Amino acid sequence: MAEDSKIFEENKNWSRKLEKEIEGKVNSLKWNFSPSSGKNIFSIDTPPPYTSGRPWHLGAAAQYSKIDAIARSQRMLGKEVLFPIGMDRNGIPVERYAEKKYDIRMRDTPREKFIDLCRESLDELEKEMFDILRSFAYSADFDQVYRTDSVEYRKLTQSTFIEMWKKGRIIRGTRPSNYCIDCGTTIADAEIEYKEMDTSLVYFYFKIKDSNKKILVASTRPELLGACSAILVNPEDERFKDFVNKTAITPIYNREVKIIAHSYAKAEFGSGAVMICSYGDYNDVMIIKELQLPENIIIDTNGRMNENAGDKLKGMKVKEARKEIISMLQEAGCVEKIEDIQHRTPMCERSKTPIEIIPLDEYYLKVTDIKDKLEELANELTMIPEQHKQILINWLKVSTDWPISRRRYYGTEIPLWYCKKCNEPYVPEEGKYYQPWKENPPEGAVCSKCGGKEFVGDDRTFDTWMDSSVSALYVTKYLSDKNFYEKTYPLSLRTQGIDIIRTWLNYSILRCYLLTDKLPWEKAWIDGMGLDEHGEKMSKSKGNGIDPTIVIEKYGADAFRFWAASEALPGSNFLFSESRLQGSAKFLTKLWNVARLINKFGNSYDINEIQLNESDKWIIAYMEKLTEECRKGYEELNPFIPANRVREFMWNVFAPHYIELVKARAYGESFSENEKKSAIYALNYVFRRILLLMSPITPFITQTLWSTLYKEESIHYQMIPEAKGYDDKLLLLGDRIMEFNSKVWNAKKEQKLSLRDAIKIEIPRDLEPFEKDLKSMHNIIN
RNA sequence: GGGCCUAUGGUCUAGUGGUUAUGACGUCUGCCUUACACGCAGAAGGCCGGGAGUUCGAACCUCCCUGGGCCCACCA
Repeated sequence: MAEDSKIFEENKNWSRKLEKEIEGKVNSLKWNFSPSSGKNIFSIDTPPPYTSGRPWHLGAAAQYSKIDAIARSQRMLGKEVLFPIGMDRNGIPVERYAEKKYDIRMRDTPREKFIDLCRESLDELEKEMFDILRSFAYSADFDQVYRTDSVEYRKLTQSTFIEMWKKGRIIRGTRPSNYCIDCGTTIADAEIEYKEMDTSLVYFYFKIKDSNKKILVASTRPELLGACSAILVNPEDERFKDFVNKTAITPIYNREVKIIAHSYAKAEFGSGAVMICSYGDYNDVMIIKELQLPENIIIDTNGRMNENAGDKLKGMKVKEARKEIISMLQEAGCVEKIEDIQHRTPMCERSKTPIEIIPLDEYYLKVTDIKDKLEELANELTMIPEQHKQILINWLKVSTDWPISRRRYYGTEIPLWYCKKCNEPYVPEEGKYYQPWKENPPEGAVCSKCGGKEFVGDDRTFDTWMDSSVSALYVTKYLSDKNFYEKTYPLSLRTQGIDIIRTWLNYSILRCYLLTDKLPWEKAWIDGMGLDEHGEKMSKSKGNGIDPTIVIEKYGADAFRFWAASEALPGSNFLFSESRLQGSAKFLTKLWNVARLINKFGNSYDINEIQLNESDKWIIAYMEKLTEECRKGYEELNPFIPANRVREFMWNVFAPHYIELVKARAYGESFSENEKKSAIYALNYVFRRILLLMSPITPFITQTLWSTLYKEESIHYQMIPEAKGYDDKLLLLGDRIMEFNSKVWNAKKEQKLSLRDAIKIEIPRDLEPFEKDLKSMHNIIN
């Protein structure tokens, strides 16, 4: 024992230093999945981290550490666990990252070259990501990392797209999109920033048809007058009561538009009447859709007015056109006044120019016709916690067809070509990875419509969620291994954050259902968000993100993992607090020191040779109860329960009451050999169990203690035993012991005695079986 | 503006329709008691956001209000 115990002599505290010593061992354990092991399969669809963010913030690392605790605990409950790790590497964020890093612009860079630079960036970022994951012993199968930009993965994305194309689920449509004129592309909502801009609010009159009345409208976008399709007034607004359902005549263009009562128009703003144009903003989009108003597009993708704007404005840029139409309106005598106002304008985050909402020809995945079915599926899915299901249900109610094409470079290519003669799309067969922007269609391709043999490739990519939404199919080998797929799909569990319910969860259900006719998983475990110490979401723009590597280096990975598990129930948001993390580190040191004590006594006793003492029976019964509770927590995918139960037991029962009660006996002072052995047996019985219960949450310290104290193979290959039956009466007696202890401590305090001083105090009759231990613990002399 | 969630001692958190509401951190007091001062023991501190209701009884169920968080939409 002496040699192994050196670590205990040299270290009074658990620390990151000790974790580093065991890191190699902990991370070298293999977690390969074997579908034919005969055990029940527990398969997890984990989020492939997005590789562009730096640093990966603490909230995300905390979430992954909880997911890891779930995977580890399922193994220790006897399951064959599929716990894959992937990297999400497609899409706009990495393109941006590369642009910034190499000071280039995507569209000014040859596509091949740009793709190479993106891939280079990704490889670096990915390495950092793996390092972080390994630093807290994430136990996925790192021998089989998947990447969403690999040929294999993109093949799956494309094949499943083609499958859906053949099923008629892909539609082509021209719908309003965010369009940055400067960048020449559609951009995502997330890429828009709002900025207060000085602008003019122009008040001008429309004539009412067949009347000499006029209606006053206020607009910041008068250049869109030619695209005006209605005027809205609030139904409660007395000023306009008589105008509702009348027809107005647009100045300049002399077109007829209806005046409609609609709550969107606010009486307080401007003149109280608003003109709806295609498209000034997304309200216009909504209103035009809702009221089924005609669409009249007057701005082209170069940011110039087109022929629909009239001869005078045609060819002008938006700003010039605005100036021009104002003077035209003034000449026509329609302008009442012009106010200078501040206006929040949607701008392209990158070019800092206003975006326009322009209908573009894009592909959509049709969902609107199966919304009822999706809602049904959502209701069938078990969500943990159940309350978060509402977010998905609510979203399903308002969601529309999913636009899936992007005018970008670094993504999975849309596998389509178009006939040069008639523009008919040509769809290749599934099962290969296609790059239409640089490849010809497969040999022998013929246009199904006109028989043409020359094609031009689609140069767009997919929305990156098209890739990640089939992760459940990729990890179960949907295309590549039928046997494996049938054993593992649907998966047992999806784990993810609450922030991507509308995207990843929603799109995954949609895609997998359309392809397999089933929900991809039995359960979805939805975690809350990591917030900063003030309860605000961590984000780059706020600058309040915390780097997990710094925290882990300072306090240790186990302290971090224990903090994450014990801080909040899964599903709740959790606030980062350094002092609470310190509390977790202290707890690990407590565990460490209990081990140091137990180590002094050795442990090689056979239960069959020992007559157990009453105190020892009590703590073992307590341990069985705790095991039962913790197992239940793990079965419910809730590491919060074991983390907190074990901590409470350790710190409030085991260390202060039980250990103090039996310490002298374990040292063997004035006790029989059997009494001594009984104490040592129970101390080890309980401590081993504690280590097992803790090991999914704190893999480092438990591994170190397990190998130092018990010299057995890795704790991470052990099972958590089922709880044995226990006697409730014994537990009640245990509570009486703890009450009595406090009573004695209080008495000593009142009498200004030190804790080891002798005291005269009566031991309650029901505690007679424990009398000898109690006397030695408190130095009671009667 | 719309939706969802949430509200428990200074801070953060657990909790069940029913006797003195859980734990952690912090605070105060006393202790280096053969594992731990990152410790031990003791103590203070909460009308469980406000109001109404259901009930024999509510922190726990219902409604309203208020505060907070998140998502969506953002002012023609």
